[in-house]
Order: sequence, then C-alpha cells, then structure tokens
Amino acid sequence: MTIQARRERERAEREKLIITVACELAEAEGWEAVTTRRLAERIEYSQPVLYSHFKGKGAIMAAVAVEGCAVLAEELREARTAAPDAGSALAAVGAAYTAFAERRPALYDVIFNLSVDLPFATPQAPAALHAAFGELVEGLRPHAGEEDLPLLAETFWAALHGLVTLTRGKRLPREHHDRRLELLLRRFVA
Amino acid sequence: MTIQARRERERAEREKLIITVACELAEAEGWEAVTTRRLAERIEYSQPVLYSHFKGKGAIMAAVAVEGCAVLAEELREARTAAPDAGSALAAVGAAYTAFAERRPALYDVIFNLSVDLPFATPQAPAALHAAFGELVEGLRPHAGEEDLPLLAETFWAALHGLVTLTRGKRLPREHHDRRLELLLRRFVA
DNA sequence: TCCAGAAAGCTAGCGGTGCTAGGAACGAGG
DNA sequence: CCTCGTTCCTAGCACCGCTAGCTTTCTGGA
Repeated sequence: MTIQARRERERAEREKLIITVACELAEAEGWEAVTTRRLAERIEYSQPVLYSHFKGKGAIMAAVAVEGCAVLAEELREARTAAPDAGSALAAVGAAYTAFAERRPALYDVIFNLSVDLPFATPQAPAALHAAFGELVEGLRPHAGEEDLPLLAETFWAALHGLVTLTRGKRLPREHHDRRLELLLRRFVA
Repeated sequence: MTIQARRERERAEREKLIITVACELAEAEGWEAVTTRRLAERIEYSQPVLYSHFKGKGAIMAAVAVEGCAVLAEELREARTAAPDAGSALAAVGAAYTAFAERRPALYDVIFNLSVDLPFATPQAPAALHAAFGELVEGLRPHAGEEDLPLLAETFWAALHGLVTLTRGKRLPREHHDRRLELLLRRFVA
C-alpha cells in the first residue's frame, strides 16, 4: 500500500522531471537540441524510460506546451489585473504577450508554432489555454462595440502572434517592434 | 568552348530541376517528406550531386523560397491591379495573400515559417520579396493617413501572417477565417 | 527465510536523417 | 594513345526517434 504509493509518487516526480528538463534544454539550446538521448542523459535514465511515461517525443513536447500555457495565462492575467483601468488593459495584455514570446521563445514555439497535436480550438483544449485566451477577451471587451467578441479576440490574437513570430524568425527587424505593437493596439481600441 | 557552354547549361538545368522537384515533393507530401535521398532518387542522381549544387538541404529550401516569393509577388500584384479602385485594393491583396497560403502551404511555410536563413529585413533580401511587400504597401497607401506607411504595412502583414499561420496549424478553426479577415481589414481601412 | 513471479530499466539494434570521404569511370587535350 | 581533370557514385559517419528482449531488482506469499 504505502510502498506502492511511494512508487507512484516517485514515478510522478520523474515524469515532472522529464518535462522540466525538456523545457530547460529547449530554452537553453532550442528544440532542435532536445533529443531523446540527451533528455535521457540529463534525467540519468536510459532512453526507453521516456517511452514508459510518454508516447513519444511529441507527447513530451505537448506536455511542456500545456505547462507553458499555464505560465502564459498567469502572466497575461497579472498584466491585465494590474492595469490601472479597463481601457488600458488591452495594451498591458498585448505587451505581456509579446514579452512572454520574447523571454520564453522555446515555450512560445512549442505552444504556438511547432506541431504538437494539442487540441486547440475545441473544448478539449487545455484549461490554461482557454484561460489565456480569456485574458485577451477581457482586454478587448471594453473596445468590442458591435463586434463579435470571440472573433475579435481571435483576430487580435492572430495579429499578436504574427508580430512575435515574424520578429523571432528574423522576418521583421526587432528594432521597431514596440512601434508596431502600439500601431496594432491603436487599431483595436475603440 | 561550346562544349563547356553545353555543360554549364546542363548543370543549370539540373539545378533548376532540383528546385522544382523539391517544391513539388514538398507540396505533395510536406517538407518533412523532402529528404536528400528521396530528392536524389527523383532527379535520378546520387545524393552527393545535390551538394555540388547547394551547400545543404537548407540552401535548397532557401532556393525554393526565393522562387516562391516571385509567385506570391505576382499573385498579389494581379489581385491589386485587378481591384476596381484603390480603396478596395487592400481587401483584394489580403484575400490573395491568405489564398496563396491556403493553396500553396509548403511554399508559404518555406518562405515564412521554416527557418531557412534567407536575408529578410535587409536590402539583400530577394527582390521578389521586396516586390511582394511593396504590394501590401500600395494596398495600404490610400488608408495610411498620418501613419508611417512601411510600419503600417509591416503590422498588417504580421496580422495576415498570424491569421494564416494559426489557421494552418489548426490553432484557429478554418470555419470563420473569412470573417476574421474581414474584421482585420475593417481595422486597417481608413 | 526463501523462492517464484512480476515489475522496472537496461543494452543493443532497426530504419531513417543530413552529409562527406575516397575511389571509379568518363571525357578532353597533348 | 595516353595522361590528366572532372564528374559522379559507393560506402560510410554520426546522429535521430523508437522498440524488442534480456537482466536485474524487488515484492508478496509459503
């Protein structure tokens, strides 16, 4: 009974360890450096152990993505609630979003850029993802007017995503990122 | 003299063949299916021949991307010039942009999503890329007002890119793509 | 206390990847 | 005709994600 409990606890801890090590490795050297061999070495187990926890590398990345969603949602929430008034909340959320992408690029990529078959646009999507999207919705609510709010949020989200993705991929110069973000915000505030 | 000329011509033709076959293979089965072995098989030469033309797989993808830029630029130009008036050109260009991404996903990916160290935000960028961006600029010109036109175009481009990327990556449901595009356009027309 | 059986984790290997070293075959010029 | 350069291929390297099958370790009952 207690022995089995200990085993399950240890197993859960190891699973958590895999996720955090994968995340650290990705943030330190990029996802192309995250191989099952290196991951196994870091957690000090052999490769096949990874497959007793996850179906494959993609599942590990998906697990990291789910964790990342929670971090993002929390940062967006803090930014929005710390804003002095509802009207300026959108700017705060937008800035927090791009800051997250800048500061945690590997985390951002695994959530939004790499293909990790997570359910997204469905109720089965991770709760944290819905929470993050909800922060965008709340930020936009004061400026929605006659507009369909979810659709407005999706479009604004897409614009933010385009900005950070093109900037990170060196398609846009980092130089005037702030001005572009400000310009975008001006187009979405009432 | 003429013999050498023939050889150079044949070599150029083979290089062109590599690019077109890589493009076809990518469009048919996705970039993950484009391996140097399969590519070599399709052009009926051995693998190392590829490396006598290109530095590596990345260089082949970059070459495909450059070709793709020309196609995109031409499609955007046609859409803009076919628009009944300058005011509606932006909608036409935006629709052409997303249609291109939808119709030629592999081409779109290699230009804008995958990392293929092409120079982008510099004068060294492919001329066709500047041309494509120029079409966006022209579409936006009537609606720029006091706004900085290049910055406006970059931001609009980012928004379009976000829409098509999230939709293609199944992060946004394809369902209301048109409504999102229309909403975006409404935010950028004067 | 001892032993059978299960659970856990390892070694080794498969088929694939991008890429390259070294040699064979072919054509051109003396 | 022979030599030399070029062109191209065979074979192989180190790595990838993933898995079959064995060894070790531990557990629970006699």
